[in-house]
Amino acid sequence: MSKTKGQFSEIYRWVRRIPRGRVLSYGDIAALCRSGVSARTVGWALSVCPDDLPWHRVVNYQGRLTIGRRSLVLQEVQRQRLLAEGVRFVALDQIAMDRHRWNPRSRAKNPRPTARKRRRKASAR
DNA sequence: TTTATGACAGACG
DNA sequence: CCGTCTGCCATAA
Repeated sequence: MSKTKGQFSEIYRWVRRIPRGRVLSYGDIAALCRSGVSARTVGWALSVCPDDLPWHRVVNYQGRLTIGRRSLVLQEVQRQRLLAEGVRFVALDQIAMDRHRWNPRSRAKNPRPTARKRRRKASAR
């Protein structure tokens, strides 16, 4: 096993913690890790991640499925998995980030339906 | 060893 | 508001 795997393990750990129906951005995960990794590194880690990892719960900070840049087929897989978890889309390749972004510090494990949604200028594309 | 390339994010004009 | 550029850092060639 290489040493880099060890660095990725912290990234994987956070990804595994993301509750169903919620997401984190690459930058969020990078900020959570003590290793001082960058958002790009998180992307790299996910590109070689184990299959059992819920990688589909990681999107970019705008909520876009930027994996499409790499493979539109994988992007479709991600979309279907998110839809299956009840994630709401605002565009074909973009979810409602304000609604589904997970706050690890919050004790709540599930999204609260009653939560007031923040008014945000989500510029679609 | 050097160069190029991203599943990103933030700054700039 | 929007397209570009730049910093970031692990891999591949």
